Amino acid sequence: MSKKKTYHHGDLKNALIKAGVEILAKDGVSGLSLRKVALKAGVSHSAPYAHFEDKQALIAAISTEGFRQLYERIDMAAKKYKTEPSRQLVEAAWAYVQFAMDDTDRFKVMFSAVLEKEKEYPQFVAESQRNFQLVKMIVEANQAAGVLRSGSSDLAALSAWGIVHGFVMLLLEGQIPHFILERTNLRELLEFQLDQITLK
Amino acid sequence: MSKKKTYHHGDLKNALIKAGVEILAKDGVSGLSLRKVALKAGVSHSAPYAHFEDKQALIAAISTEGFRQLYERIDMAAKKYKTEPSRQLVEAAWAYVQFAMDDTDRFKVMFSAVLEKEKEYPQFVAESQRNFQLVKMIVEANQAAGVLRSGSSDLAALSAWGIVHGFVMLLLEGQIPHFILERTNLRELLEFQLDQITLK
DNA sequence: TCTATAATCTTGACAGTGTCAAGATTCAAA
DNA sequence: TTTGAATCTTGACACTGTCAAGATTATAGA
Repeated sequence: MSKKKTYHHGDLKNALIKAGVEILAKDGVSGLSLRKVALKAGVSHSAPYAHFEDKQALIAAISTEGFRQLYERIDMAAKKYKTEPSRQLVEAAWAYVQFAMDDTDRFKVMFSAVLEKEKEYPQFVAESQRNFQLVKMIVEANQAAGVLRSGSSDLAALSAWGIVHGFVMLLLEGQIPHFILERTNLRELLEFQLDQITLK
Repeated sequence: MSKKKTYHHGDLKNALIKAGVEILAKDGVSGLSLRKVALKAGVSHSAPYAHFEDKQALIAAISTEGFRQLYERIDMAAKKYKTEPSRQLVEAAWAYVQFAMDDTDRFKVMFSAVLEKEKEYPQFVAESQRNFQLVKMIVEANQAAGVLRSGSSDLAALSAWGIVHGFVMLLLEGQIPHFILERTNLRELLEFQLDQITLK
């Protein structure tokens, strides 16, 4: 891990992604600039263009990395409770919520901005599909256990993801009425959400 | 409606909001600049500062106006089907989806960016609370009709909003797998989502 | 009506931004 | 060892949000 000051950085691409993640956490979405990222990586302001076509491409890479970590978190929770589908569902969702709370700005970036150019970033698409597959597996286990309604697991997975994602989004954007948050803690709120789609 | 070219604009504040909405629709979120808005309103680049503290304040105003229109749309649908709670729920949700599809960028702005400074824009808060109350009323009608689970209507309203909002967000961000979209149309997808929380 | 104060708008400037072109430096293959 | 490709720097450009100073107009008090 010795950083010699050579002309060629050696692993600039990853260093830029890492610097971007850090700046995102410290200065938020609006504070994320290519120049700051370059500076933090110890490189001149237009060095990033050797590795990323434009700012969007860097953001896509940061998002892709975010999906990779999100997958890890959900997968860990899912594996821990793989013998109890119902609990598994709640814990996986809870991992999702916690990821969003821990890394709010990155979470926001992952679900915004890039989007329409989606197709231009195949890695991003692949990684988010991988997440969907994971959700689908958890949902299928719950369908088999009679916890969730049977039927198309694709659509059921979409529902489950949607209800959790919607909850998180409203939470992050401050759209959940304050009196609700004061009265009920997050974990309970999440469980209440999931109860709505759960066959008791 | 005759626009004399006086030094004082007369109604610049509203003109700026309107120009902002138009630019948002044409150039997207990243194309929305204060200077472009000012130019479109036929005024110098720093005239907006007489009416808005900064860019965030303009965005807050645009969002507030957006919530006002969203309310109108949902309310119209709700009134039309007020004798059939179940149908009312679907149509209100459908109005929500359509608003997001018709005015994607504004919808995104409404649910992003501003947020943490929420408290600094009381009109914005008031308008979004008004929307929540509307959702709550619809949900209560559905609870009374046995369409939705009984229990805290606040939390039930949050669930309903969350599931629809999550669906829309995933849709807008291109996070819904393509094969699903190709196979099932939007209206059906939405109804499937709502079926998940509906007592058949 | 006249006047002073406030509101509104313009002009000019500043630092920061994304991006590109030209050139310097280094790596890697022939 | 040479040469072309990859990487990085330097310098420039137009555009951005924001502020300060001044011009213009509205408004309220005498």
